[in-house]
Amino acid sequence: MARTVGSVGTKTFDEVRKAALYLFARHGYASVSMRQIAARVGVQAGAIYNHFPNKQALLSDLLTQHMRELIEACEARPTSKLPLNALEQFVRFHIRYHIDRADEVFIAYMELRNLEPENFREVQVLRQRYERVLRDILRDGAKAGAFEISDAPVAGMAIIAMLTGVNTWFRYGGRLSVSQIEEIYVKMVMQSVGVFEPTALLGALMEENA
Amino acid sequence: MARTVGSVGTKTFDEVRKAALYLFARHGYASVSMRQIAARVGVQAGAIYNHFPNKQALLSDLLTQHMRELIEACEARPTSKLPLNALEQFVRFHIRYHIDRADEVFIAYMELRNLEPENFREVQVLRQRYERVLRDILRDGAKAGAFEISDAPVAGMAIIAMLTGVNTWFRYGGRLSVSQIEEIYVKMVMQSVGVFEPTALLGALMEENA
DNA sequence: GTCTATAGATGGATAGAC
DNA sequence: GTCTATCCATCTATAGAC
Repeated sequence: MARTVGSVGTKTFDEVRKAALYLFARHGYASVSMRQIAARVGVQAGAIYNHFPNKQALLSDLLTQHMRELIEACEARPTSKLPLNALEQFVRFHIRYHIDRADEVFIAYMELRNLEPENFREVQVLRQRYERVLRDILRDGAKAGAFEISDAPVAGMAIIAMLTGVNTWFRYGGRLSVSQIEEIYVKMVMQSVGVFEPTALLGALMEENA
Repeated sequence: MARTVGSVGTKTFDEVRKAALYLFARHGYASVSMRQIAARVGVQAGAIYNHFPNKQALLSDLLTQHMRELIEACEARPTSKLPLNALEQFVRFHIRYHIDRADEVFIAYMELRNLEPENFREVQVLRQRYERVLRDILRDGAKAGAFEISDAPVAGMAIIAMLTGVNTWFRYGGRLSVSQIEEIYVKMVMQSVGVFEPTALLGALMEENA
């Protein structure tokens, strides 16, 4: 879908993608002009049309490519057969990836509205494929009695939203390192599905009897 | 800030807000023209300028007004002194409110980028005031030993993100009622901070010893 | 307070030279 | 493959009649 004309692996092609990613993430697709993107690359606006047929195709390429890479990386993550460990591995992967690819993740959520129907559907299919990975872990874990959850689909959406939220507040150089943040989220997610360390028990029981 | 000219409580003023809210939520601020808003109200574009000085003021009014009403409603919610109950009450309030005001919530997150610096700051201050309510509940609860959390600020952001996420997938007429969804989120949030029902314990211990 | 009409700017996209 | 030049649509915002 991406390389439309005779431009395969051109330097400009990649630079246009990168500039568009940067600008879309900061100002939004609709607020960014082709001239701005071109200026950031150092070419004239007309030159972009040698690599993308129009602005919409540029956005669509960014989003579908992002989803494909996310799924590919997800499938390459370490996985355990034990639901408890599989969930922890998923959480670590998701947090890391969503911190590493902040701009891609951001526009993949914010710019869905600006995709034309066909492009929208393509991204949605990929997104659902990704979300299904977590839902299956939850379903299998619940069936095996490893998790205490009321509803696997909702739990999946809730966990994804919780984790992806890191994208909105995390900045490098803040109070916490990426590793620390990862640990905090792992613990919260595990607890949210009913997996906890013994120490957690005491406080709750004390509260219960207060 | 809102009523700029001599228009206090005009019918058109409210209808313009309503139309803009609807259109911004569906297509995005930058993609919606003053003409479209006017057409939805049934007036000409120029008429909008009798109520708002420009498009930016219209967006800003929608977002700050939403944040003010959110905070007002939040302060009017039932509250317990017991951290465990206070958290549950906050969760119920947040879920209900974010389902009831789906469009307002949506643009309050999506259109922040399109606010000019001063308007952006105003909304951010209000948002932080709201988020602080949850953070204080978590901090107090952790201090009292009611919650098992590693970091109150991150836990707060994680919970807010988890709950607000309902906005992206919930549709009336779906598989679950609002009440059912509320219960699922209450349970997940309580568990995420280490508060759980006894039954949850067994599964985890079994998994631990598997 | 709303209308019509329009100024003035900027947008996406194309044509044709090099 | 990039440039310059430009078409044409559309946008925000204003002016002045009613």
